[in-house]
Amino acid sequence: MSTRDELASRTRADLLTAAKRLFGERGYLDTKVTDIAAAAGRAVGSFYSHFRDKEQLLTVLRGELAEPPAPDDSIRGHVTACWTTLRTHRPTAIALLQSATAAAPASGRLRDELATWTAPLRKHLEDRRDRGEPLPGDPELVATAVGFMLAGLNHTLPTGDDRVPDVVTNLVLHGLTGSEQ
Amino acid sequence: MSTRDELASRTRADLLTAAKRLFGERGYLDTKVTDIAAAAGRAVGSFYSHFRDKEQLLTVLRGELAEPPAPDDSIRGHVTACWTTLRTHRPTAIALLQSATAAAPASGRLRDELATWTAPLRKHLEDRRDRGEPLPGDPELVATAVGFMLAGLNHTLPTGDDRVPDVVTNLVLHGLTGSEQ
DNA sequence: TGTACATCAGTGAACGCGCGTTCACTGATGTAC
DNA sequence: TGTACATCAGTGAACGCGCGTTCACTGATGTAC
Repeated sequence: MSTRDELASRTRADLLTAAKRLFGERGYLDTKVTDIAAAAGRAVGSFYSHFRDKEQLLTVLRGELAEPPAPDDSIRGHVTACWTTLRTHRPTAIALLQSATAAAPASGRLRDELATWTAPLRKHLEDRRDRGEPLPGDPELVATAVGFMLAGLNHTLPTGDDRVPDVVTNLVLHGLTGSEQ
Repeated sequence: MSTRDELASRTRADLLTAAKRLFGERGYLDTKVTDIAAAAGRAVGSFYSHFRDKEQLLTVLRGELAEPPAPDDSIRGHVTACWTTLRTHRPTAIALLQSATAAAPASGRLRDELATWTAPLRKHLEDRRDRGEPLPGDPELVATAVGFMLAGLNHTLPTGDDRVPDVVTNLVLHGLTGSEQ
């Protein structure tokens, strides 16, 4: 790669890194394009030669979300995988949640975002249903509900607090009244 | 009440009604003060003689949230009560969720908002814990998780879809693998 | 290798739009006498 | 009851700020010969 290309991709990377840091600190909606450029130590113009706007940058970040690392095909596995993804990319996940939540309810953006994140769990639940095992309700609805728990807690809990996967898994596996494993 | 006072409180009520309609349609963040005044058929100035700004209007709306109507003290009761409140005041609940989600993660606003909504459930869970009954985790964490499910689904699902309380209650009571009642 | 020109990443002042907020004004309602 | 003045809800043009976006410019890197 030429020096010039290196410079460009370095700038791009710096902008993405700065954006993530700010999204994690102040949130997506309160972070201005100006802030991102400044935090990356670049001029505003630079931002626009790499991204169309803040929204497109977010799209790029979404693309960085690692596919859940093929867990064992169990509820605990899917919940943990989803949670790990959210935690690993916390700023991005927060930004996506904020952006989708801010959208008009009827637009379906929030629903779609959550459906994407919980797709593997939904498939797993569909399999269970197809095998005739009991479920509390429609797989998509249940998967989305679990997604909201995870996404909300990811936003709410500071990094370092990692009771979540167990709590959510136990809740989801056995309910409030069941055993704790 | 004098004619003048009637006029004022009529205007105030119209502004609140218009705000709720718009919050439900476009969401809180995309609704401008100008839009609210226009939708209520008033001039912008009118808005400011009744509310300090959009945020304070939201505070007023929060005050309108009926206290959950003293359900029977069971998990199903608390979940249903919370869901009913969210559904009855859907635009307000959506606005509060959007506003709190948009805040900086470290500010704790989202955590606090959800904690408020699920306070009765949390207390119920604490009682259970104190009686030595098994719980999947810390009552506050569990209550908040359930709150995220309800608040998220309230945003996502159009009015009229009311599978939620049963699905969530079954999920919460018996887990994914439990009976469906 | 050297020179002259082309390309292109990056710069940041400047522009313009959207929107929040103000405030001088209007006219209807309230009050004093 | 009538008149003269005070009060106050409502109005909307106007102001100003914040921010997104542009674009003429710089200087370093790439390329042609």
